[in-house]
Amino acid sequence: MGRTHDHRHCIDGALDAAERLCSRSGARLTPLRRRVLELVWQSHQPVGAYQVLAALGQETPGGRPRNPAPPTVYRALEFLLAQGLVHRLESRNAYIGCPHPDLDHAGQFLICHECGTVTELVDPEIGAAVRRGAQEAGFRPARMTLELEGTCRQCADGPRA
Amino acid sequence: MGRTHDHRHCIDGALDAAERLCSRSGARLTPLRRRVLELVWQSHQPVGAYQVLAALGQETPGGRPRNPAPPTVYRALEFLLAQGLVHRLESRNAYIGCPHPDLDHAGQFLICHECGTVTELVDPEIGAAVRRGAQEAGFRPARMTLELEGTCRQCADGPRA
DNA sequence: TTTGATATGTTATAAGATAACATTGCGTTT
DNA sequence: AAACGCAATGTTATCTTATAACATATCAAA
Repeated sequence: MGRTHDHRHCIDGALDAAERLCSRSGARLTPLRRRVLELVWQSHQPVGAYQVLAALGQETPGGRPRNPAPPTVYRALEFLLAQGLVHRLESRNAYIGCPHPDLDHAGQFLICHECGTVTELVDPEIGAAVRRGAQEAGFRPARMTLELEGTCRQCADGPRA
Repeated sequence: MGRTHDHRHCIDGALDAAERLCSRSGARLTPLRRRVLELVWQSHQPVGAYQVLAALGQETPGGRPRNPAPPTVYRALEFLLAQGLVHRLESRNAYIGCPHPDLDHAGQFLICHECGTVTELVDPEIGAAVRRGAQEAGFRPARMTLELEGTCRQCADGPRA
């Protein structure tokens, strides 16, 4: 994202929001789940499940080494998805933190193929246009996946800086 | 799709269109590629690469059994994707025939979670709304993935008939 | 402090996809 | 016809992504 950007803010904000949301809803944001969320938030690039797995594998919480297997990560991600704290990018088989987990979620994603950064769009008009188009076809949508691949503003402006 | 629907028409039409398109463009629609296209068109449900693989594995063209490995299928699908003859459904890791390979392609898909049928939408207004939304974010889209999961008209109307 | 539910650990395997190299088939050049 | 070049397909191995099935641990409530 912007070249001056304290990413720690993003992470902390996301973790705080998650704590609030979960304590409100009664969902259990366990240390593992919280840690997975934090790992997903390490950047604004999407993160694969096995990347999270590898990162967890490096850690020794409370002294003892962790030795997680895939289901550990997938279950945590599943929980985070269910809470709306992360999204899954279908075109990448990867996950990304949701910057506004409180809002109603219909994921619209801008994926830059230069820098890999993913921005989440919340554009009601897109949602409206899609619903209208679906309705004309007699279709009742329940879930929407919109992923645009292209060039983000930074990469279009400052070439490679 | 509709309860009276001669699917052979769909298949034949798709194969004819493919022949025309390829002979016009010089692309080589080989027997294998043509057969894979035909297999993808067996239904209006999306088909996985390994389903195609298994179907090919049943066959004995010219007497000799075929014994295809995954790359055989993936390469054929890659070719068909490049020609715009099939689309890939990212949310399903599956493939579906394109009903209008001549038109410009921005895939918009309606996936029914009752019957599994996929309908391709070509709604310019959705495209326009998406482009406008992206542009407002300073994003220059190159490829769009739009997949809606929900209930199709048939499943909403005639329950399960 | 037993119980029941939820979370995590563990083992194994399924499902989807690609890398790298070998072979074949076919039209062109010599 | 022999040699060449190229595109397509075959073949082997491996990689990535994801889940099933069952064991153990943790925690909160009764």
